[in-house]
Amino acid sequence: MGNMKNTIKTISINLFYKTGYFATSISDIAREAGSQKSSIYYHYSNKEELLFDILKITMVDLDENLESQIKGVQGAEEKMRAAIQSHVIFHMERQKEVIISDSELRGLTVDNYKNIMKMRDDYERKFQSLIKDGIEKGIFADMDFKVASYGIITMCTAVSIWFNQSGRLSKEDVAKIYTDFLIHGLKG
Amino acid sequence: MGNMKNTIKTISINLFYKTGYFATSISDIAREAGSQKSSIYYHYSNKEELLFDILKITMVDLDENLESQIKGVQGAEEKMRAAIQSHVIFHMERQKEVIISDSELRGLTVDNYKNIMKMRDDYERKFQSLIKDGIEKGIFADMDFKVASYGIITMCTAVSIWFNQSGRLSKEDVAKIYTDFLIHGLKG
DNA sequence: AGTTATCTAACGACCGGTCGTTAGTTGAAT
DNA sequence: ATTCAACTAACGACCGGTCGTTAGATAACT
Repeated sequence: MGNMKNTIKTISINLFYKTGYFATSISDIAREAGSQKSSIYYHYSNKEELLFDILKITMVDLDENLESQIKGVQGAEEKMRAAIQSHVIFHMERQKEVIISDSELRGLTVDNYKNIMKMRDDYERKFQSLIKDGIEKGIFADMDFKVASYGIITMCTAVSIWFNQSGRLSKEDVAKIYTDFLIHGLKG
Repeated sequence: MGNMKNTIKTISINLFYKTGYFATSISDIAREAGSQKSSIYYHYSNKEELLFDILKITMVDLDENLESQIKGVQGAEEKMRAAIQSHVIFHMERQKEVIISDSELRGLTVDNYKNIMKMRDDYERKFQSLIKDGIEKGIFADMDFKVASYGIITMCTAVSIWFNQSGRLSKEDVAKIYTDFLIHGLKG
């Protein structure tokens, strides 16, 4: 199994999270991996590919997580609750990767950037159609569903910044508070 | 007046916003300013001081903005509305600076970092006491006021990312949508 | 033997920052 | 009023160091 490749990826996630993509050198990664920096180029053809790999897997997992959590849930409000909860919990469980995803997009060249942005847009549109559906069914108040989606997603994404794994509140506590708060906002 | 110093700052804001702090070199700034990079060191003793200057002024302005907007407003709900509106509009008017403030803190050494974080904490605490006040007066639902403050602030901060000056909605439109949505969330 | 994985060594480019120097301006002493 | 020293603002050359990346040799496994 590609053990070294996985080591490199895990170390990179930690370093990119702690220090940032640009401030992390290939030498830094190699040092932590206990290898020479040239060895990294056997597994990844360049630094950007390493970043892209992290970002892409994170987005795929985030999307799969959403799909699996809302599948089979009945009712516009309940579906929205499931979506919010899935997003919030994912952002508490995968803090490092989602923070990298939000702050290191500048490290990507045009094609890779477009690739990630397309995945983001698709994901965002799923939230928008849930909101739209709730409005049409009269469960949510009439409002600009795009702005509502931006507000909800950005608020839920930011739990990755402030949530503390060993803090006062559990992931489920936070998810409950956020879900209730946002559903009230949507119902108006 | 220090015209060149101001030019350097304005150019830096644009470059840090567009390309990021680490990816922007002193040479880049000098080129855009039409000077030599060594000349920049007459006005700023190093690259970090330039970043710190931008971040500090932004935080001071943000805080002054909040204070002036809630001063004299009566009632917990109305005070909260004023606070949200002031935060949201500031983040639409000063998009570049607040995005730098949110993404380039890693460029600071410990002392400067602590300095900015203290200002952030103080600012955050003002929101928390407004929420606490509303809960105690029975105007807002009983909830974790700290989590509520994180949610509200992060959601409102993120308008800087998606808001488009020449888009469909005016700053006032967005502020109204956000304020109504969040007040409903708080009232529960 | 051949493939896979890692090593050593080096490359050119660029980085933030320093150096000594030079005009132009200011302001006090002569 | 003239001199002259101090200050402001900027110049261009240059430094040591680090960066991402490549080439070629070598070791380890199958």
